[in-house]
Amino acid sequence: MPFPMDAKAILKDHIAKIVSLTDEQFDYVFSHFKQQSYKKGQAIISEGDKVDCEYFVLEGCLKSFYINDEVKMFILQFAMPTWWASDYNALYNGGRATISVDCITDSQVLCLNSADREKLCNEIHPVEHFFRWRTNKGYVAAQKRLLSFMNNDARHRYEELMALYPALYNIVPKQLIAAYLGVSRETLSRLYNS
Amino acid sequence: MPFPMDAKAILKDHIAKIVSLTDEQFDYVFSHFKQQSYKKGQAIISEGDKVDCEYFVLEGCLKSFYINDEVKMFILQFAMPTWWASDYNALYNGGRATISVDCITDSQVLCLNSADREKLCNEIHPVEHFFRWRTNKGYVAAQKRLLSFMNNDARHRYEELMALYPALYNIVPKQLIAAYLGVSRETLSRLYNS
DNA sequence: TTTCGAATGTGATGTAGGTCACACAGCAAC
DNA sequence: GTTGCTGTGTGACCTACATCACATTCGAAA
Repeated sequence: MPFPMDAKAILKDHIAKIVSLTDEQFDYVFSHFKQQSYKKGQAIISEGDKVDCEYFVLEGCLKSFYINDEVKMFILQFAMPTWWASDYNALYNGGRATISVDCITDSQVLCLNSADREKLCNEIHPVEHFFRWRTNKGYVAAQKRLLSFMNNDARHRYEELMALYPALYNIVPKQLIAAYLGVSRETLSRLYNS
Repeated sequence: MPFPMDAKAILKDHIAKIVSLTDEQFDYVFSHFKQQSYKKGQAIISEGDKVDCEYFVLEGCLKSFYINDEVKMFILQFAMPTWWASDYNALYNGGRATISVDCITDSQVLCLNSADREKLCNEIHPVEHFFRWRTNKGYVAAQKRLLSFMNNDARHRYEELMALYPALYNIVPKQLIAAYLGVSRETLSRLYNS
């Protein structure tokens, strides 16, 4: 399958869960997205890049991550189909990327330019509503994860993650799961062998 | 000073930094806010409450926090003037509060009902834009804090916090700063005595 | 002024998880 | 096949921080 069944239908479905657009409106919105394929391991946003798009995942799996001075990686998010990813700080504040995004598996995405997003939000009120909803969801999720970090130990966070996204276990190397949980791969390995 | 100089002017200013509203529009928006005073230590949202408002701080300082089974407190946010606070998860998903909000000092706030917020967002496009912007800012901040948790030790996070909000040091008991940093009060105490 | 409670400091000790080291997979390219 | 590279397990340590216990300071109430 060279392409996901139907990029347009997937996005339409996703948006329709939150707001109602007429077919004309949606066609117009969709015309601003650009479909792209990436190979496993390929970078979408690298540290230092100018960031001007956000990415809607159609197929595959992305990660957004930060690498510190000791070259240690921390994963902010795994992005599965119908999730969005970007360096939102750079995207909104116009700076260079500090967060990188790349492909864990071969992936299909739709890119939306930031200027276009703002234009669409401006022109079509429900689109702005959609993006407010989406960002709000991200915000609540980030707060939850923050609390989990303060509250729970590594084993607890591991079990939480597996309960929430059991699919990850098979798709994602454990190294990356460790980088998401904020523990060393050694510790993670010891966690589920006991 | 029984009341902040002018609640209306403060909110107007705050919103005007992001979007332009006509005076009529703003008056209409403002008419949905309810001003309230709280005493130091007073609860605004308690665990288990039905949550239907968010709070804009005019004066004073609030905290939003979570208390776990071992009765240990974790602080999500200190809300200073012109900041917003609530249990956004409960507010948007209609559940009961798991996050509490109370007053660190005597405070003046403006309350906005969630139904009213949605109504205003619907009726006045720029208002929706404002709230998207605000939520986005919160989202980016939460992600930054997450990274800081994964990346930095307690001392680093402490210095980060003090650099960002030096005012906190004088206003807020160190216990609470510890609860924000996610360390014990003892550890925090040892941090800055060395 | 005294008294009481809350907030803070400080020592002794325990532990989760980090780091380093090395071994052993599995898979891709040749 | 063999060479590598990337992922994973496992042991021996080490360190940051938690916890418990008790001392001290400070502010508000009496």
